[in-house]
Amino acid sequence: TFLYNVLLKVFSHKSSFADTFALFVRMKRSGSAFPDEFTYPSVLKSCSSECRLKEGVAIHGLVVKGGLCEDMYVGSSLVDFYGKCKKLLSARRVFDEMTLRNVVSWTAMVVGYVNAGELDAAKRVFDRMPERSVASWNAVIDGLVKAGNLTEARKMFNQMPERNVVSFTAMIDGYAKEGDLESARALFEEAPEKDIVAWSALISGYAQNGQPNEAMRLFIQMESLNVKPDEFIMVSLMSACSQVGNLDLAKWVDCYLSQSSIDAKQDHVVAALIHMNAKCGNMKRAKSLFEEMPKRNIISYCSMIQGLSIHGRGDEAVGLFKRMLNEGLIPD
RNA sequence: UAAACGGAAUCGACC
Repeated sequence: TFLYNVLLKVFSHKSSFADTFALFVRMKRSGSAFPDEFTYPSVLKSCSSECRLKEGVAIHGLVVKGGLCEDMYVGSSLVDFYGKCKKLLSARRVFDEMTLRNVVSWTAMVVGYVNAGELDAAKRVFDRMPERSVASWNAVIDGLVKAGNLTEARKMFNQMPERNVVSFTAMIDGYAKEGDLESARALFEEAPEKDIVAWSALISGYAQNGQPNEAMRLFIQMESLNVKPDEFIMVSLMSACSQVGNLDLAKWVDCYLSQSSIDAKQDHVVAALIHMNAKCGNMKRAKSLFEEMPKRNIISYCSMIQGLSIHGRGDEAVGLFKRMLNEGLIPD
C-alpha cells in the first residue's frame, strides 16, 4: 500500500489521468494493497486535473464505502475535485458535511467559487474562514484579477499579512493583461523572489501589448540570470519575434529552441513556431513543421492557414481549411 | 506516502 501510494503521488503530479487511474485500478486488483486515506487524495487530484467527473464520482463512492469520509485530506480533495469540475453544489455539500475542516478545505471551496466566476460567494466563504493562509488570499486576489477588478485586488494585496511569489504573479498578470505594464514591472522589481512563472507573466505581458522588443530584452536578462525558460516563455518569445518580423531573429529563436530541453512537440509551441516562421518569411520551414507533426490539431491548422493568408496564398489556405474539415476537426 | 493559490499561440467589424 505504501509503495502504491508513493507511486500514485508521483503519477498524479507528472502523468496523465489515464496512467494514474490505471495504476489505481491495478492497486485495487492486486489483492495485496488496499487504498487508504493516503491513496484517495492523489487519485482525486488526478481526476481534477482533467475534469474526469464520472471517475471522480466513482472514487467518491469508494471513499464512502471505505468509511474515509471523515478524513480531512480526503474531504478537502473531494471539495477541490468537485470545485475544479464546476460542480459547486456537490463541492459545497461535501464541504458542509465535513466534520473537521482545515485551511486547505476552506481554500479549496473558495477556489471552486472563484473558478466558477462566483466571486461574491467566494468572498463570503473567505470572510467566514477561521484562519487564512497565503493561498487563501491569493485565490481571492486571482478571482478579482480575472474579473478585471484590479483596484480591489490591489487593496487585498496590500492588506494581506504576507505575500509570496504567487501573490505577486497574480497581480503582475492582472496589470499586464490590462496593459498597465509600468505597474506590472514595478511589482516585478519589488518581488523578493522571481520564479519562472513570474518572468513569464511579465514577458507575455510585453509580448501581448505590442512591446516585443522589451519582451526580448527581458528574456535575455532572464537567461543571463541562469533561469531556464520553459514552454510558456518560449511561446511568448516566439510571439514577440513574430511581431518584429525579423528572419534572422526567428532563426536564432528556432535554433535556441531545438538546442534546449524544451518539449517542442506541445501544441502551443508548434503553433507559435509555425506562426513565427510564416510571419518572418520562412514558409518552407513553417510548412515542413506543419507536415511533420504526427497529428495536426486546430491550433496548428490555425497558425498554418493564417501564415498562408498573410502571404496572399489564399487558395492554399482554403485548401488547407478543407483538409482540416476532412480530418474531422471543428473550426472555432 | 496524501490535499488548496499565479503565467502561454493566432484572428476580428464600424471608426
